[in-house]
Amino acid sequence: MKWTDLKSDSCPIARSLSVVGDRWTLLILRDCFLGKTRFDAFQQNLGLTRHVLAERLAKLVEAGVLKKEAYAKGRYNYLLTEQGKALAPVLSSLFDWGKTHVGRVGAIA
Amino acid sequence: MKWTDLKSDSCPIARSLSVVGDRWTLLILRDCFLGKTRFDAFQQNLGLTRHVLAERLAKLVEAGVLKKEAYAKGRYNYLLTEQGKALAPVLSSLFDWGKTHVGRVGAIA
DNA sequence: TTTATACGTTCTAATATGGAACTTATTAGC
DNA sequence: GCTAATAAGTTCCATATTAGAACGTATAAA
Repeated sequence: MKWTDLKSDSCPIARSLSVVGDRWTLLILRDCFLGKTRFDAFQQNLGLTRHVLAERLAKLVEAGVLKKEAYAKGRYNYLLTEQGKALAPVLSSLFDWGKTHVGRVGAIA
Repeated sequence: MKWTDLKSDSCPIARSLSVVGDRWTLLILRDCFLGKTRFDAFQQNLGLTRHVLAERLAKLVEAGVLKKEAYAKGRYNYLLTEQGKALAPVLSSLFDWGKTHVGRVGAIA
């Protein structure tokens, strides 16, 4: 199987990962759940490149996980759709697992 | 933030993704939950390159998610640890979301 | 004693990501 | 109205990751 063929896989886990399995995507969605909605907010908070961020947001909108809504001319809010909100259990379980099983390595503060 | 610095992040979701957020990793773990234990079994079932598979397995063992157990000389079983088994809710929620919200695009069969 | 199986490693090519500068339009301050 | 700052990207080149295939080495099976 190729990574790009996951979307047509018979396994629902594989199909989920075809949407949210790319680098940074789940962290972008975490920020959405935390109330962030803007391009620059994601970029500054996560520190990924603008190039990659633009590609990920477009893919998430295309997949129906986020919707892109203009709040002024040329300015947009990226908002979770119902389908996006349904990802809450995924982030929640990642939160629980990380909290319990992954220690903070080499933390500065 | 750099992708490689996630492991020291204060957010448990980010730390989880530092372990399971790389391409293929969650699919390897899915196969573990389905009872697969061997290098070639993962490789043949997933179709990722042997190179990447070797790197992912080593990282998962290093992280304590899998343990590598010899069943014969030079032959190994990769088995979920307790920490690895604790990822069940993550895969379960990805399964549920994919089943409900991600249609099978361009499926052959 | 061949042949097949298992578990990688190594190599080159293709793809993805990082990092910074540049665009275009909008909004805020003076 | 003019200038600077903000917002949302795009573009370019360098670096890193992944893909694809062959090769290596040891064990197990026929």
